[in-house]
Amino acid sequence: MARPLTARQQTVYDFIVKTMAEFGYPPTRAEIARALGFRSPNAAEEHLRALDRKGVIRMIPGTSRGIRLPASGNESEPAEPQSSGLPIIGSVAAGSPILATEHIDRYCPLPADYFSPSADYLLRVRGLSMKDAGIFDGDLLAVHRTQQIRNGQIVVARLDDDVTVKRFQREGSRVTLIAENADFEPIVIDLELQHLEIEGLGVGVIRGGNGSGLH
Amino acid sequence: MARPLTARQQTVYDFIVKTMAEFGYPPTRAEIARALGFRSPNAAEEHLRALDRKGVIRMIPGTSRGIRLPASGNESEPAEPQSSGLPIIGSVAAGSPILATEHIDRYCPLPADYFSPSADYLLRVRGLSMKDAGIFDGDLLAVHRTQQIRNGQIVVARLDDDVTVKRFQREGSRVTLIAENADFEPIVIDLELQHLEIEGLGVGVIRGGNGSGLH
DNA sequence: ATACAGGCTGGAATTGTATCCAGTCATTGT
DNA sequence: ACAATGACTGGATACAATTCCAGCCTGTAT
Repeated sequence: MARPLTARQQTVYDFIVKTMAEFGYPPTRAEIARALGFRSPNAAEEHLRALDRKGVIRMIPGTSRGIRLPASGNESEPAEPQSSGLPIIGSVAAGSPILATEHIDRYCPLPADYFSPSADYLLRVRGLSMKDAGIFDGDLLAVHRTQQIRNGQIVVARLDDDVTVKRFQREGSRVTLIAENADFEPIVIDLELQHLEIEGLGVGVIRGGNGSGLH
Repeated sequence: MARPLTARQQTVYDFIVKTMAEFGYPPTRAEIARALGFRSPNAAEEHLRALDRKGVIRMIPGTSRGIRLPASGNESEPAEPQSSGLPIIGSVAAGSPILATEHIDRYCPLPADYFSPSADYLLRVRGLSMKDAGIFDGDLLAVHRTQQIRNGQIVVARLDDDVTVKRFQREGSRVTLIAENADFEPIVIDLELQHLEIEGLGVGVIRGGNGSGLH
């Protein structure tokens, strides 16, 4: 719909962009004229009209510095990686893999490497078994997928098709999953008798995302 | 010289920021007056002078819409409201506004409206006074700048130039700031005797960002 | 040749805006 | 009690800025 800008129009447009980046507001006709050597502000006005016709700027009539740059490519700041974000996992059905699509509630627009080690997904925690570790019902636990866990770290584990978040403690073949809440008993597992699947390591917590607020 | 902004000054400042984000240029005195209900553009002018004195904006004399935001690495593009992310505030020096540039540690690439009400900045919490509310030393508290607080909500308050996070309780002119930790005594303030500045409302918590990990 | 758009000068009307002055009212610090 | 400050109203003034009008060139399609 719009023909390409002429060389002169491009110069005017560039000056507008540069001015807005430098000062935080658009130039006046007189400022454009001064910068480009016009002796009349009307020359700038006509260029602005042309740029408006071609859709690269929008003029707001009767308004000083009333120039807007509509949906344009933002070139002042280094572009954000803008990955799709971390998937938020709601309830996990028995026996199905955690990252199955049907568990994905929504996405959290945070880069995976915001946490370290990097997060692979966010798990919505149910219950208060980790409240003394500051993980409450409804909180999102950032999880790094790994089987390498050291004692005392917080893990996402699967026990009999049940996904839980607990503190991990291992001595030989005996693993203890400790709740951070006096009301919950530790769970003791003998790896030679029972299977324990480690889904990942807790690397962060987010609370309050999307209306859940702070209680 | 840089005392914190008054509530009204904050309102004016917020309007300037909002206008620049929405339109790509700062408001005029008349526009500020219209938006905030002043009958005289002079009321806006005086607020701008106060904001300039306190360093949060800079005025360019004789220039229409001559308002700059020197603090944030603000960009002119209205393209995406959530481009740069939320500023992370480290320690706040006595008597200076929270969002002063020198307090900004880094940015968290999360859109403000991920939380609701939307977050304006993230405050790094020091100490364990809110541990029973799941807010630990080093956690980031997402803060929505407002003075409208209901009983039981978690607030960021300034008492004698000291910034603290507590649960808010008000009965008449007596405000109680309650720590969520049995080791800390509640702080009782009589608003008629002592000044209490409410900096904002806690709307979220983030833990584990960048190497701090989970303990 | 003629028409038409781009790119200007020069001037001028009109409105937008910044900025000053003189007050009022309430709060706070001395 | 007094001065200082914040938060305004109301009016006024001068400059800043948009916008219109009448032209003058120079190409380039018709």
